[in-house]
Amino acid sequence: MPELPEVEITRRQIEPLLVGRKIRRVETTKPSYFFLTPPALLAKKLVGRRITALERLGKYLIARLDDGSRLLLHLGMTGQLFGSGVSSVRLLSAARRSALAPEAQPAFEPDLHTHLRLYFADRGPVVLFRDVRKFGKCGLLPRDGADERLEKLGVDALSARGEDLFKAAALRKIPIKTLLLDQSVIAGVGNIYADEALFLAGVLPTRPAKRVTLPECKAIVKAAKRVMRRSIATGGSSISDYIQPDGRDGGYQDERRVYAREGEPCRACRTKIRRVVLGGRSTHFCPRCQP
DNA sequence: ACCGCACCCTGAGCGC
DNA sequence: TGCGCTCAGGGTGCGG
Repeated sequence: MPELPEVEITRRQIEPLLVGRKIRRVETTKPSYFFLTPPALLAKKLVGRRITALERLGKYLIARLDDGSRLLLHLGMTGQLFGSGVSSVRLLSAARRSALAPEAQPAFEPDLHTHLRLYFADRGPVVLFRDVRKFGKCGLLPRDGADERLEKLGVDALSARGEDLFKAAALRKIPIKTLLLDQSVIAGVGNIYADEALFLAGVLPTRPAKRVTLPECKAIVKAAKRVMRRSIATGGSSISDYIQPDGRDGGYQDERRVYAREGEPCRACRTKIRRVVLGGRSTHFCPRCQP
């Protein structure tokens, strides 16, 4: 679910709930493919540590700990990171939602999808990491330990240049959209913002990467930064699961130009938006604005 | 090296 | 009501 804008908003809002605080207790669900570090070991290593910083690299969050180790977090498709006490219907199953009185806003109670709970020495707000599909990741990187996931990330999308994309595009016949999703080229771009950026740049997503010119690559990267900055400003895209850590919905879903708008009129020319599948991902474009 | 595809997992929404 | 199917903001690992 979350792409760079959603992860950056999460970073900004969770930072004050983490940085400077000392972990008193850790609760997890049972071992699963969500945990890069076995949860019992993770809990043992985290207790007593103080968090000194929260950084973002592409779609990864990295919490620095006072012993030099780092807690690596990835939200995957359905990950939600928030403080205790928030309430949102997006934290409830459809069954629980419909059973609820329209006005009711009960505070979230940790459920079977809440894989990580951090309790702090100051007895203040608890930090919760919930992830229904478990495509998210949670693991501890030892002090001085490199991580190949982070090592192979390309330049962060917010500081990327057109040349970065153009260089990677050389000799590649994959669709430009697929290349945009490659985190080892530009980190942070996901399915929504790739489609939105290509629309704004006027480039057809199916075009073979090697046939995209440098000026077009510059336009694509510029457009990607523009939609992402705008998304951050509006709180991100709340389409199915994403909420801001404070429980509020984002607002960027209302500004989408092509993503998940198949059959609806293009906001620029009224042509019907089309959908194709590229690299196994839904891809949306306007056949007239993106020739 | 590159490319396409299956797979990891759970739930919502649809047609019948 | 219920079943079976498709789809979903991501990433990895496998064959050809």
